[in-house]
Amino acid sequence: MDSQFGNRVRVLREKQKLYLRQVAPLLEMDTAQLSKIEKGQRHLKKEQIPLLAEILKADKDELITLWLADQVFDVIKDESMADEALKSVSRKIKKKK
Amino acid sequence: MDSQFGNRVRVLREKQKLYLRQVAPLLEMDTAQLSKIEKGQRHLKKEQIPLLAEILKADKDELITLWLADQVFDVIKDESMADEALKSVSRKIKKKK
DNA sequence: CCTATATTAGCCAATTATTGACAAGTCAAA
DNA sequence: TTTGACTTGTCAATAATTGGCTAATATAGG
Repeated sequence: MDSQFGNRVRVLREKQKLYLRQVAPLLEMDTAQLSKIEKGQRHLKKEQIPLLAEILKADKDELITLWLADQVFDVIKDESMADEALKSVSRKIKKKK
Repeated sequence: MDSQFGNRVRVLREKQKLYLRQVAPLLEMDTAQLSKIEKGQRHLKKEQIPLLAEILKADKDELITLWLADQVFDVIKDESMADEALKSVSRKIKKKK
């Protein structure tokens, strides 16, 4: 229960001296939800990342990367074949390019 | 709509000269479902992989790896930050070991 | 101690996604 | 043109996720 994305968002938000109460409505959610997102208990919708990046004056691609990493991690954590699987996917996407 | 796992299962099943009709009931599903799984249109439940490996006299870890790779691929396909995200996850799981 | 503000936890209904089951379809071989 | 293997489509049932609310906790200042 802890996410790279959420941790980063919290840091960025605090750097901007913004409260949950200020940011949440901009994302059309309540503070409880945003709190959970920062704590990794809920996922932000992918489509909302660009808006959040803008609000936090952060790099969109960085946030997308962390968001994806969390999703991937959810799949392979606790799996003994995790590393093999990641390698397999890396190979596959490299071929596509 | 095409999966490494499904493709491999089909190859293994044919190598064993088994029909969908023979394998499906062992997994408690109908042939239509298994067909879709082999074509990557549905996912097999993770818990069923060991049984399937046994049925097909295949290596369980190989099937798990392919199954995980498909799940991961679903997350990062079409994402420009895919490669970065995979690297980030690799780093993270390496630290845990 | 009291009050105010920020954050978090818990709950449950509503929404969304996935699955199971079946019927009808294609295709190839005989 | 019948049979067997596989595929496709549909849809209700089930499961997972989310939204929204309320109450709890934590911290700081009077």
